[in-house]
Amino acid sequence: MARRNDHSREEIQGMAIDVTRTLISSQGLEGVSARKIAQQIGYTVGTLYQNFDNIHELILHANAFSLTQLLRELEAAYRSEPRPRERVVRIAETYLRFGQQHEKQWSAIFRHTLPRDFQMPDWYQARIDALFAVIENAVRELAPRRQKQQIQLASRTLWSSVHGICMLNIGDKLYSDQIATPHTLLQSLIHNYLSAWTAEGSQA
Amino acid sequence: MARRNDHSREEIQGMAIDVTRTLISSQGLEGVSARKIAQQIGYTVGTLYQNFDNIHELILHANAFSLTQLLRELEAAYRSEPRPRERVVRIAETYLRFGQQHEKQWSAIFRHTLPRDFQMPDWYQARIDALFAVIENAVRELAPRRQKQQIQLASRTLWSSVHGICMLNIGDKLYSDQIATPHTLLQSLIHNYLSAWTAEGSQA
DNA sequence: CAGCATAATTGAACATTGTTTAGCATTCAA
DNA sequence: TTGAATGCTAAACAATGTTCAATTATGCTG
Repeated sequence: MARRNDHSREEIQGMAIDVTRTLISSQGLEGVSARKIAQQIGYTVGTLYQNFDNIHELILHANAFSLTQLLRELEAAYRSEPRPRERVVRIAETYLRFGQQHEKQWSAIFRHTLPRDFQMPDWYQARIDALFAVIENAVRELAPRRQKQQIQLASRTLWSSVHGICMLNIGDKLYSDQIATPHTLLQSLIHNYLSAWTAEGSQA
Repeated sequence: MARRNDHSREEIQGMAIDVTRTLISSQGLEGVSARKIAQQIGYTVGTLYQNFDNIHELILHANAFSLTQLLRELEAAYRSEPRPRERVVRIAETYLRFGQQHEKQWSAIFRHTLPRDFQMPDWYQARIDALFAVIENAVRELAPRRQKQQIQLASRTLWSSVHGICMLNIGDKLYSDQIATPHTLLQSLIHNYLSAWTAEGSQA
């Protein structure tokens, strides 16, 4: 029963990526396996390996999908709030919520590591850059007169920090008490950081 | 050649953990395998599995070693600087440097996930709590009159953020340009966050 | 329409993972 | 010396990623 031609190459690839996504969101990264994917799309591993070089490529595509999803939500948060400062807060909150709601997918993005020889494709790096750009825009409109470098610095500092809060929140319960919720940390971070940053900018 | 009795139970365990550590620091988490460890300590997998329930336990011990190492460096940084504010900076810089110098070991700590049934041992959680305590002490002496809750909040916010900077720096090169080094991000974070935080504390 | 080339698909194979366990070998106690 | 307890090995099992010769369906060509 070879050459069934039920599906085009693109269709098979799409189906495989879809299955990979649901595997990740239900069982996490460890739940992904070539045979499971193949079986679920109704083909064999051999066929899978004619559409993808290796399993990392498959995971990369699934993660890219999550990144796009995240990007859309961040952009929606951006548009929904005109006031510059609240905007930054909204974006950060959206980032945190995304991590909580799509825990498995989110941590798959950051826990998956490519083999040494395998280098990150451009289209994947582009997704990440797009995420950075949203924060950078929001920060820029918070202090339009500042230099590019300063805005880059502030936005990356902020995003790394928000990311860290999200990271330590998820998975391991580093915060055993109810006092310091990740949301409280977020507010503390943004309030304090931006207070000082904007104040210092109005002087110089 | 059974019952060689060349080594005690404890000795075998120690040797196995040592080998696991060097495997992690040379090839990363993926380089760890039961057979490799067994071979390097001169025993068989069977013996290994009589000393450890599973490979996760072995990795956990190796990671605990790294955490202890990190804790020692953070405490040394704490002691080396009497001025409260500079102290926090030193500790953060030490954390960042540790991540850079022991990249594989550092990311092994945060990339390793336990199976669902397996729960984190107390002695491991204790290591993590000890790390938190160092930062919390440093922050407390920065504003001794503040309430416990506020100090907890600030220290955890700070540490999560420092962790995030360290995280995004390592592994993936999210910062393609030379403008924003992780060290610059660190300084920006701490300077701005603590400026606002201490100012707000002196009023209330 | 027949036959051939091409492409798609399978299924088995290989090496390597974690983990278990029957059985052998050695030590210790009685 | 004999029996029991312990240390250890080697082989086995299932599941992983990956490859590839063989098979089979398709589409083109004469």
